[in-house]
Amino acid sequence: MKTASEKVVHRLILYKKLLKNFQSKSVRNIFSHNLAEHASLNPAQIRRDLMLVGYDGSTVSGYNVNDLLFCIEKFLYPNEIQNVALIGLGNLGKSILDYCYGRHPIIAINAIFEKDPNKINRIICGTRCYHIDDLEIIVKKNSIKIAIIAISSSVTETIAKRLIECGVKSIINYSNACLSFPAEIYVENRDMMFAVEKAAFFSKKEKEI
Amino acid sequence: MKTASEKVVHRLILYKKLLKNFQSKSVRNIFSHNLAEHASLNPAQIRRDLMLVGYDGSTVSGYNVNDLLFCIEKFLYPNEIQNVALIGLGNLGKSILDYCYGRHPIIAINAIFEKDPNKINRIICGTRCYHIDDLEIIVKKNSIKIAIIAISSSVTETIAKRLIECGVKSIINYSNACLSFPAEIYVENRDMMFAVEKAAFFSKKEKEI
DNA sequence: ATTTAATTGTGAAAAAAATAACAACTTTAA
DNA sequence: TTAAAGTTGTTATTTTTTTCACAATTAAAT
Ligand SMILES: NC(=O)c1ccc[n+]([C@@H]2O[C@H](COP(=O)([O-])OP(=O)(O)OC[C@H]3O[C@@H](n4cnc5c(N)ncnc54)[C@H](O)[C@@H]3O)[C@@H](O)[C@H]2O)c1
Ligand SMILES: NC(=O)c1ccc[n+]([C@@H]2O[C@H](COP(=O)([O-])OP(=O)(O)OC[C@H]3O[C@@H](n4cnc5c(N)ncnc54)[C@H](O)[C@@H]3O)[C@@H](O)[C@H]2O)c1
Repeated sequence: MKTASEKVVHRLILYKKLLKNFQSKSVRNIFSHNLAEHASLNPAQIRRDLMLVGYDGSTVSGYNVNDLLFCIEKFLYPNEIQNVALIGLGNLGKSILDYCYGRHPIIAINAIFEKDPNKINRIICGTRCYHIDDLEIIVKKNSIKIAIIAISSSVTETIAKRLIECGVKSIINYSNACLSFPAEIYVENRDMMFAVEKAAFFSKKEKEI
Repeated sequence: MKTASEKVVHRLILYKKLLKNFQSKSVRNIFSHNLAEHASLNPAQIRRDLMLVGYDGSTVSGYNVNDLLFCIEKFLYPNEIQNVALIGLGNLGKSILDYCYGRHPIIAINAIFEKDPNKINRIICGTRCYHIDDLEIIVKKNSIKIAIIAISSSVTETIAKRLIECGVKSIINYSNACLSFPAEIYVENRDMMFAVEKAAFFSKKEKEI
């Protein structure tokens, strides 16, 4: 399996999403410049990225949407089902759960952890809510390697360490805490203020004349 | 004003956040390698980034936390208050509103737009909820340049176009739609499935021996 | 006084990412 | 037949980003 940078993986996921859209519109074939337009990218970049996934287009009809999708998915997806843990079922946790539900064929939230007794043992979006004390047991039992953190920042680091301790390899952190772990752990801190501040910075850009 | 890439701006925002943490712990001075450790970055990268903001550290005591913060903020922040529009006050919209409330000295959500009559004219987190039909009027009146979209994907593109039409320069899109606009518009598509899929891809990485 | 130790700012080098360029290919048109 | 048009895969080039490396600086230790 060839390796790929985070940027390339991000774009492949984007191509997959765009291709699914085309597929649902019954588009059969597509050229790199079509994808490029929708992705705001250079066509050469797309062709280069697609070299990784081992599917050859035709110089006449470009890429077959179904076949290309299949190859991208084969490249991206793990072999087995990927279980994901969600920590915290507040407002944000609920909308994450809701959003993820049924969106992916093999990656799915499979366990929720809470400290609020009112939420524990309930089943939401087909997913059981466990007590946070049972974290280690459930994570190990389900071979969970991915966790989404949506609890208050004060407890985030402690929980993150516990997660990694019991085998989690990737963390998506929505709290205000800045998580930082050795490189073999994949961490994405998704503090939305970063997006807002970047948006503010780049909205200052005056149109060049 | 020197220009900066999105990556550099992202890191500067991160430094700012880390410095605020240090400040709140009454740390007076800090070295590039301290920041580097917390940011999981190379110290040279940090020093290079800081060249942009025009603050010189001392070879003995490193950077004065307060002074450096001041310079980063001066570099990042616009001169005037930045008003932000939030489109959609569902589950996600509410948690975004809640999260952003009071978090930034000069960037703040200032108008909410909805189509649900039950929500219109209510005031949440100090912010008025308007009817989506009033979008153009309110956005222009408040010189809103930044919008956060948290409505269903089917209407996202239409609303995004309306926003840009009335002067919005940056859009943060949480819906499933993939927005794509000319380069002078800053767009961040924050589909969380990208994060989950990336997390899944990189959690496969076996520890190298 | 001198040396040692530690850090900064920055030019130079290296690495990574994006883009350009083009041979090879296939179809259609002339 | 041959030429033209349009695309791909991939190499080469350019651009951007990151890292290295070191003179300059300062304070403390000797
Ligand atoms: N990045 C973003 O875009 C964004 C947006 C909104 C909120 N947030 C952050 O996400 C987090 C959750 O936000 P929210 O609006 O859902 O808050 P919330 O208060 O509605 O929900 C937090 C939930 O976490 C649970 N919890 C708290 N401590 C726990 C623990 N130790 N173990 C297990 N469960 C625990 C609580 O019982 C509660 O249900 C907060 O840190 C918030 O600041 C981030
Ligand atoms: N990126 C993410 O991480 C993430 C997470 C959760 C949800 N989402 C997406 O964000 C969007 C909102 O999610 P939610 O859970 O808040 O959904 P929701 O149904 O709770 O809220 C949607 C809100 O938008 C309003 N709305 C709908 N059409 C509108 C229009 N034309 N003008 C103004 N308001 C309108 C509705 O009245 C409702 O209040 C959805 O597209 C969802 O898929 C994204």
